[in-house]
Amino acid sequence: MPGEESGSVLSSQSQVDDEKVSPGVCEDQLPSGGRYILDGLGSSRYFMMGATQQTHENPNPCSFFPYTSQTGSVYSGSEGSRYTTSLHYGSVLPSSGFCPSLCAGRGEFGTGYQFGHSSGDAYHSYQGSGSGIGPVSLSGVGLRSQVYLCNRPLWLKFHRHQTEMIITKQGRRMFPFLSFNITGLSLTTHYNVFVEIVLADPNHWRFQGGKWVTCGKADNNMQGNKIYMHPESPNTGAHWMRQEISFGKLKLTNNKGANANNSQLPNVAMFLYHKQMIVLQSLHKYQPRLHIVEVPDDVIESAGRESKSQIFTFPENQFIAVTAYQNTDITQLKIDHNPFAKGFRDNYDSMYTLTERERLTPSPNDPARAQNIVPPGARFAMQPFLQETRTQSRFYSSERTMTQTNGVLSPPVDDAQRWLVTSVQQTGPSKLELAAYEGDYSSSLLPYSLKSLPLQSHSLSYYSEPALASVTAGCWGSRGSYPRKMTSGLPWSPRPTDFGDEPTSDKEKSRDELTFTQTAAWTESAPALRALDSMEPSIYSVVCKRRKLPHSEFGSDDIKCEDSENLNKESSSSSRALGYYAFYAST
DNA sequence: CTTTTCACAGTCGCGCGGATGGGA
DNA sequence: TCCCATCCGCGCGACTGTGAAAAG
Repeated sequence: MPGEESGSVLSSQSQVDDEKVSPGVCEDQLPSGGRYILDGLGSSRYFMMGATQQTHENPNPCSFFPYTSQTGSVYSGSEGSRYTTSLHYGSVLPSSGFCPSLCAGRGEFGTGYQFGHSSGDAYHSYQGSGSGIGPVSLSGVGLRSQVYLCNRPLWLKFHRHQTEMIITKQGRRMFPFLSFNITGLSLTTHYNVFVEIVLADPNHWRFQGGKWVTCGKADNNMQGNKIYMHPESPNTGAHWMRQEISFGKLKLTNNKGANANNSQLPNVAMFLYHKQMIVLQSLHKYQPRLHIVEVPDDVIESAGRESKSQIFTFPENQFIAVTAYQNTDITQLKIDHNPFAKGFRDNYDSMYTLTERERLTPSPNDPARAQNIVPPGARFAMQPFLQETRTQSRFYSSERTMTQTNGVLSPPVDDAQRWLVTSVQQTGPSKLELAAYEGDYSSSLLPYSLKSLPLQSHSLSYYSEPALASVTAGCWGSRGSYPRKMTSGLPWSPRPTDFGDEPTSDKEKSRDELTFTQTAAWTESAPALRALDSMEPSIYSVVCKRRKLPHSEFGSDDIKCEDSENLNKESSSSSRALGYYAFYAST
């Protein structure tokens, strides 16, 4: 894969780091050889990370808690014994509504938790994540709480190049943002859901020679808020499970005084403050974690009782905080996928001037037209360049065809894809060994099943473009970040699986196609369909990304240009997003 | 030299107000 | 004629990455 090659240097570095820092999968659950195994991205990635069933009663929570520093970094010690813990199932969070100690920062926060895998080496920290299948009793026997990272494929795209997140004084939103689906909660029990961002490793990082390298020790004395409470907290389990939970408005800042005013507020009010920002430090690697904390209905009665809490960690959510992007690959990914950066996308319309007739005919789903997008001997004399970049395509496979794009516009395909899902148990390591880096996108490699879900029609208005609709589904999800235009809930009842011609069974599919397919898991079908119908000609057009470079240098590597194939690949994939899929644990 | 800050241009969604059309 | 609902256009604010300047 060109993309893989282009990112190999960085990836290998990242791989090493991740191996050292944030192993995400139990070693005995995945075979060696899988590139991402060391990257902490094993097959468990579609899952909540490691639900342990332990429910330690901890007389001295602090003794369990690996965060001994005031800063509450995730890594715990000199031996690198553990960094992030995949899932920490605890039951010792003081229960009086939302734990007030949270307001005091991570150090105190942590005291309320215990970690199921607090002992052992770093890999054990993630052991629980390996299966991710184990039922977790959150508020009662038999309940299974599971968390799915909705936009995981997009996260993986960034993770491949080492995700960077801009931090600014006024606060910058994350992109991709965190978006989860939760299942297995008690319908009537109230929960607080919040995200905490903790140091992922004890290093200070710098971008040198085109890759991220460690550079001294992290400053773990950083003060500031590390928690973002979901604005809808607290709420019932039914509410949280109704649809995806997005943290699109979560902002990152390097301004330590960003929440100074908030600190004057009562604790609970502070966490409900919708403009809360998380204070991070530039050039440090962080790991977001999702917390689900049960809120007793009767605070007074339960004052002496313990709250139940869970922490979910997805290694692919790791990122390095920066004040300016270092890796141009990351920049390009952000531009490609973040709708707010649309202005930086150079598409066909801006690159070339087409006559109206050229623009309007043939129709967007006409293959002939699509083939005309990049005329031979393209203007700008870019043909050689296009060819070159096609082979170098970092993000997309070059194998996709226009017919796919067209095909998916046809209703029968839509219907078929709407029910994409397979329920294939992992048969053995050999299959995994065959899986390349993203091969585990294939559901056939997952130890759990995929099931379709009823279509959702809540807004994804930021993604009118079908490609974006697919790629970023879940990014600008329905909840939190942008107003929901549909209030009806998402029934989580599983639907019968009817598997059509699905990509998971097509070994010829590129990994990115699979990526998109998986992205589709949380895509809203209706908007995507509409978008396809009203697809602008430009969506089929060449996308050339110029990078700080005079025209005289056209053709150099400084210009990243992706042809219509790639773009339509996205469109095609987006069409696959017409289905609304869910992953669920096989039991 | 590296990192951070800031102004900038571009895109988008939202909200407001005016225009329009239908019904009482 | 009046009232109400809907549609449309415009302005504003939020948000983005860029690139130069400032800071360390």
